[in-house]
Amino acid sequence: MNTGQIAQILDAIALLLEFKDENPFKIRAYQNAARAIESLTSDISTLVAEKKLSEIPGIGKAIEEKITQLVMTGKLDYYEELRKEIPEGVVAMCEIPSFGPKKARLVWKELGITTIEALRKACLEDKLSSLKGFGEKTQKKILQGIEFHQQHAGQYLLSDAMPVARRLLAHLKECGTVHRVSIAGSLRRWKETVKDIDLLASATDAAQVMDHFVKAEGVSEIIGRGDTKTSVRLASGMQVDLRVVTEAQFPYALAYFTGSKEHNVAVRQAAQKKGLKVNEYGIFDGSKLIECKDEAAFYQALGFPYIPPEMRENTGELDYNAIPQLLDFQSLKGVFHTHSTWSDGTAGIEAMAEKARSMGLRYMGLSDHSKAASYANGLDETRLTLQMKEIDKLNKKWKDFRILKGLECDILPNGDLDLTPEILGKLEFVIGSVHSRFDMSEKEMTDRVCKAIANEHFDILGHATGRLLLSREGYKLDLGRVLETARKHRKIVELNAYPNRLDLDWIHCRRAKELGVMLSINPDAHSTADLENIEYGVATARRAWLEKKDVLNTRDLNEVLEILDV
DNA sequence: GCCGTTTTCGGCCCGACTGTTTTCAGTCG
Repeated sequence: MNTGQIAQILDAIALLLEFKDENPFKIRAYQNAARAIESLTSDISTLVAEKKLSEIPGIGKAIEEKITQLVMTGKLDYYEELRKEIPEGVVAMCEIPSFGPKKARLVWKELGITTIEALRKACLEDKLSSLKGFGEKTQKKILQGIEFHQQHAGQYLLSDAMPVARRLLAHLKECGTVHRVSIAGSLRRWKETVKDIDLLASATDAAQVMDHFVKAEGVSEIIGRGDTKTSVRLASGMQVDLRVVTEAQFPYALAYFTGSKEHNVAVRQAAQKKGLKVNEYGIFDGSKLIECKDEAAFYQALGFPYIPPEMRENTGELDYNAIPQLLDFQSLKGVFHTHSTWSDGTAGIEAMAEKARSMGLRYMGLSDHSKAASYANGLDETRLTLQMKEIDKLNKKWKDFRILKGLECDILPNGDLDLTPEILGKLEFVIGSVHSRFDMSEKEMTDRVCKAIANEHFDILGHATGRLLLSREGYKLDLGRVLETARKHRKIVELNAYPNRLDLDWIHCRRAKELGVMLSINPDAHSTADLENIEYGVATARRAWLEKKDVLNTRDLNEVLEILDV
């Protein structure tokens, strides 16, 4: 059992305790413990063996015992007992936005509703209005929430699927008869959410590979098994499809199964014009196979340069004469948008900086929350001044690395920035973000954001739309006007790389590039591990066809300071 | 349930917002 799974169970316990109307601080203790486990860097089984868990802040004797049982046996009696008390479907109702455990318990106890579908029916039949605290608007909101939930059911975040896929890939490589293996499908294109994992392997003995595959850790059910394809479901509910082809077929199959469907259709049409036929088994001139040893040869045979998987969405990649030189992970020289324990981060400034430095980065822009974000322990002018002093002290430590002084400053509902111009003027950069009043009309919200962008102390627009993938729509915003305003004032827009944000999305990042608006790939890191989120930001940037020149933090420190007008 | 101690209990972040009801409960960040 890994730290992520343990954290998930601790969070699940917290939710179940909410159903039971437990002491809110006890609930928070479990949530805090989950966060503490999540951001662990040392090995959990070692900590358990050495009985050192309770030395971690947020974990005491009781939770230490529970984690120990989980690590030793893979099970937790306390959790199993709690789960028996509340039907699974009632717990699942909490996935509906604005519908929490209190409401779920009420409809269960009073109306006997135990599934989301039954809840939907009850709303349509106006059965909830009899309950205390439920009115017409609530029912309407629940229906909207259910619709949103169903649209996204069965989808997973890129960041949840990618580590699983990589683990399965490593497992497949251990099989002796496998030649080549690859992730395929939307996951290989780094789409922000995926509905399953597609894997492709080449081997002489397909049956042997599939036998090996279904024995992988986490496989809970074999959904289907044929000569070339096996589908399994993992304990997490995620579906994984493995296709096995011959070594000679691999390049064609990889192109075919990577998609997108639209890209494939366009490729086949282009081939047809050249008198060629393309399918997952080859490129054919009449009945003659055109041999390709890899995907680069595949595209070359059709008269195209190699097209990176992230670009294969049929948005012009086949018309492009010169495919852009996409940036990659190594292109980044530094990062902006990081948090520390000064606000709601889990690591100190120095630990964050050391981690960034160990990743080969040369600078890190620290930007804790401002005071309006009180829930996140945001900084006021006094604490920010103290923080700047600490940064000055820390910066003496390195010759090859620098922490930049910044702030993730709330954009207040009237478009003003949260702290005084005097203090903002002392910073090296300011990220402006919306964290409140998401319900404004599109015009109001756009006015608010554009006013902030025009502020002389404003540098970077943080998570422009506020969307949370699979859980919340962004607020209403005229992105066209926002990007135009950013262009006019020569301000930067963030590509927030936090995996449930990826905001701006790739489509609007590409639009920003076309408008000449510079982007910055920011991890929005609340822990040292979060710094690695830039991988997802880089992938999204590649989907948006971004090149090094389009991105602020591909530049050396000197150039960055010049752009930021420091 | 954790933590610190004025150490075996009491405090732990709390304001904004919504939809309800007319003073509050639930949800969210």
